[in-house]
Amino acid sequence: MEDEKKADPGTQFSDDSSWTLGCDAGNNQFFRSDRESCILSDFGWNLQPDFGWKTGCFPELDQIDFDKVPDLAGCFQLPGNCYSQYSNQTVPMGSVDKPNHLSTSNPSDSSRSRDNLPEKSTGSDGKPPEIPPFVVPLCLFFNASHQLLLVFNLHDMGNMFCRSKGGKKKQKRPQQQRVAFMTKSEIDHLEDGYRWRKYGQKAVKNSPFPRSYYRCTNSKCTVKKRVERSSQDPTIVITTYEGQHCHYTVGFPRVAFLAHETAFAARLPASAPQLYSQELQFPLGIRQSHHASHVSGQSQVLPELTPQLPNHEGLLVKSSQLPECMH
DNA sequence: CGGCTTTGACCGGCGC
DNA sequence: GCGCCGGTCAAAGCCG
Repeated sequence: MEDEKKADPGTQFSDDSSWTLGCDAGNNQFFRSDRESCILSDFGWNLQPDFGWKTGCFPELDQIDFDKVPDLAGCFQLPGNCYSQYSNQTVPMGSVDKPNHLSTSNPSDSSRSRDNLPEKSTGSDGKPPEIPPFVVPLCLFFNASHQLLLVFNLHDMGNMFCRSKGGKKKQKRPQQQRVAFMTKSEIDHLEDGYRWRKYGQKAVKNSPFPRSYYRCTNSKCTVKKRVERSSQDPTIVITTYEGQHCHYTVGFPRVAFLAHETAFAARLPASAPQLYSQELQFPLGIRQSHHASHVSGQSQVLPELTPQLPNHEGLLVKSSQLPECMH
């Protein structure tokens, strides 16, 4: 019991189960559907009451300046001006391991989050090394000034918040890595940059809402996802991914991101925090520019990643590990 | 016509 | 063994 709450964030735990993430800002807690709640302060994070967060896959957040992004126990930290390119290649957000030649901080950090990810090819044939084509679900935190404060890799959150108890549970079949997260949205099927084909729909016991089953349309990709509405709160969509993509996102990434933002875009209330506080504007550090685009017949404003320095009112801070650029 | 959704049938695991 | 349930299949239909 206490063991689970006090899980060392630097420790990797095996977690093949399916789980769903929730967040209660007021109580400074995260929830996992299959675990007891975890108090963030146990991990050294102090939540201030007026932060916002949202979950999803953000293909546009695919570039990280590793010099400015401390890899903290499987977390990303994006305090503003923190994206760039290295080796003329984009670094997928899910690829959190630092390239050796850029490793500037604690070397023990570099391998933590890699365990969940596909291996990189070494590019021995002279071609550039292959970047793992992998997009992970993320949890983004914002302050009231719309600045992006923190990005959690949800797969790693799974590791942080899970400690296997005793013997292994018998499994029906080899299960792929699976992660679920909740999003407050009127749209059931949220854009995540990939194309999906629906192959089934089932009524769910004790729920008035059906569950939909999708497969990635890439024939070589075995990733599946399930989408259903929470029976407790019909405004919340529960999306469960199973497996890892073996390819890049399809189409024009900005469009994918834009469509995703369409699903999430809303306003951050000045009022007290909410459970699943979903009503956010564009991510902090992502400033809107006025490139018109059309997605699903709707005219949209295209968000553009724009470097911004953080203000001094960071709302989610790790007590002893504030990056220099946050001071 | 290709790509996608819909939907009833089917299958396998699990509990009783 | 039986029934329930979650997950998948595949034929039919829809749509651009």
